[in-house]
Amino acid sequence: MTQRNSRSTIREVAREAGVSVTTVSHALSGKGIVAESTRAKVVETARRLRYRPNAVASGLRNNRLGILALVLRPLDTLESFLPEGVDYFLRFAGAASLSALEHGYGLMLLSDPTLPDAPSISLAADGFIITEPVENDPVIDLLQAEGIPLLTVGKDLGRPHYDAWIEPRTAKITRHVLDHLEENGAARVAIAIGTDRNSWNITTEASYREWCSERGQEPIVVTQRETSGTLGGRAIGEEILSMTDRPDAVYCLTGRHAAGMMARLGEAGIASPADILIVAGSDSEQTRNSVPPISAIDLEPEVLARAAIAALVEQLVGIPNRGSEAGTDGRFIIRGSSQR
Amino acid sequence: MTQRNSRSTIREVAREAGVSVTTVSHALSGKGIVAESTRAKVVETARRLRYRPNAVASGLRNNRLGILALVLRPLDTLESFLPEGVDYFLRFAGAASLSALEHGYGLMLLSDPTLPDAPSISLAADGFIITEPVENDPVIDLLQAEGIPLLTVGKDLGRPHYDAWIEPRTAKITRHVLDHLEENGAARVAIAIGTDRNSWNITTEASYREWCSERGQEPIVVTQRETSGTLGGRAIGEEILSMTDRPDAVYCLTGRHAAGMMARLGEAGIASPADILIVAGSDSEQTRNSVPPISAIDLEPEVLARAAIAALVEQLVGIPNRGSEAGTDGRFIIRGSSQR
DNA sequence: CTAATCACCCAAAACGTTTTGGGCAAGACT
DNA sequence: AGTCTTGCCCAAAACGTTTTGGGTGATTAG
Repeated sequence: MTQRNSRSTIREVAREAGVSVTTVSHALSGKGIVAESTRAKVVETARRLRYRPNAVASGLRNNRLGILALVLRPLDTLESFLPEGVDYFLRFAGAASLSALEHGYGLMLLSDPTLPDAPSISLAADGFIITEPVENDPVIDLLQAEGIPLLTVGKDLGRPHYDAWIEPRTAKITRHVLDHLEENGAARVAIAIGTDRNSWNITTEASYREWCSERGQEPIVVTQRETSGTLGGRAIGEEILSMTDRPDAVYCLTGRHAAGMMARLGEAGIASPADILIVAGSDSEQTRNSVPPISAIDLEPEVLARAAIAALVEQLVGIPNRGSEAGTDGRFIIRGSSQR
Repeated sequence: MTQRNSRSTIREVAREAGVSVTTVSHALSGKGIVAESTRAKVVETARRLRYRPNAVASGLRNNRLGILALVLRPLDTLESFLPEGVDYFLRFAGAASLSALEHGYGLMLLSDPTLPDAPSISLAADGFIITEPVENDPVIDLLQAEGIPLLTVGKDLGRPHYDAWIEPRTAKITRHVLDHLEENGAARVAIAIGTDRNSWNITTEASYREWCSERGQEPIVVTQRETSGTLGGRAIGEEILSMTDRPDAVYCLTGRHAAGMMARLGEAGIASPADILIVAGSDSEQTRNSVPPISAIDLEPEVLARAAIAALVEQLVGIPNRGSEAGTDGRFIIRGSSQR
């Protein structure tokens, strides 16, 4: 057994400094009233003994461990952290970690804590970030039942009155993309969205329909499971090929779908950008590597992650969150697939 | 203040079931001897009260929190989790998280815990994974002083007798690459390595020199800071251009360097693969996206991460680690830059 | 001169577990 | 008959903090 030798305790510091543990605690935390001379003495002996308060003990006492948890919901439906096509989430996780550290918290990556074999430490986190919850997400039910603060990235549409969320300005982004396609000569714009009932899919569709009705265009909506990857993208291409009145532009939410679709259409002689304009709703390796490279929205997960952590930390110190759209409209990266 | 209402405690379960807390503890953990009838009764009331043991309290008592920490050392020298060029680390982190969860642990991403403002929770982890430690890494000193188990990915070369490490078969990989270059017609092979004194750089250089001496080739070693990115790669190109007896192949450890170098050489009229063969030691977006795409080693961080977590968990249950090369030789992805 | 305030300090309780060191019957051996 | 196991159970201690609720003695106010 690895012996964890001799981490010194507050009691030892107290004995060594000739004061009570109360005084040590006060001296180090700056809470009670303690004479400057004794405070100095305590600080000095603490330093000498290399004393560091035991975070678990103080966590137990304070009911505050100093850990935030991050649950990337869409990954719970994938079979694993795929190396490709998930760079959005990995960037999010990295940025969230750093941001948490800056706020004095550690960040724990978790998968679905409702699973029976979830480590019991899961529920010991001080607060949770849940990205892209599904509608009426059971993870949220669990956390609420346990009284654990949480913040979602992307609204849970089944909880219209729940206010602890943050999300990009999806409606604005959608219009931005659609306008761009129109400006580049598109007359019939279709969208391809995922099947998860999350805010991104649903808000995008709603904005799209609104945009269409303003122009009297008949909406064309194709859906495809987000997990289906480039193969699913090919299926979207298939569906578009079969349409009698084919669209001349597609806004495809996931990058892998966009790449697969473009490949399939290309095989059928429909080239981009000549015959069809394509924009992807999230940037990924596939959109960057396609020929031509596919225009995409970089959702700037770093910005979202920082905002999410900041909001959660605020909630933890007692400032209630009010649902808000984070300071990102995405960065629209215009590449070859949508310009002519 | 968010009120964390009414998580039920073991005491409540005991009262409700009409037994002592000892018995509840034993019944649920399966440790002591308890009559089957009372065990059933306890389990039932625990379920009814939705009792979940408080991980912090049991962590305090057991000196085992159920959290592992991951410190990606090379990122501590970067300014932040860069979105590009660090996909190796992000893949590592993702795979490590999942692997930890499978072993019943949470995984915390940390940066350098020796920093004065590191959250105190940092040292509460049950064990640490340190990737690519620098020589005589102070993080290792700290963890050893605190008696916290750790495992490094890549040896700390300043600690030749320290056995808790794991790493890919760098020597074998190096020879594999060099042989490949030779087979494709290279007569003078150079290497470009980073300046960090970590196992990857140093072992690669040693293997390279050995390989050279076997052939009587004079070694050509260019060094460049890892953090310098594609710009540093251009500097490598510059250096190669200035050589009187120019190499006709370069094995460049980092992907960004390789891409920058190829770009610079191309500008000077030295094309790959016609005039110079190039292989990168780690695959990244830049190697995949260059024209021509650059051959690279995929170090399979997922494999390494799983092995690292497994070894650390073994250490935690008392099986000492013996330094070992993990089951990966890397996956050599041969692209256009190294074939003719 | 007494009472009240103040600055400083501390013992003990509490956080929710796990483990130690028994106690008490009932049955099994001398 | 008494003594030993054995099966089952429990009270209390312990993990290392923070906070509560005083307790001093010295200074100030009445």
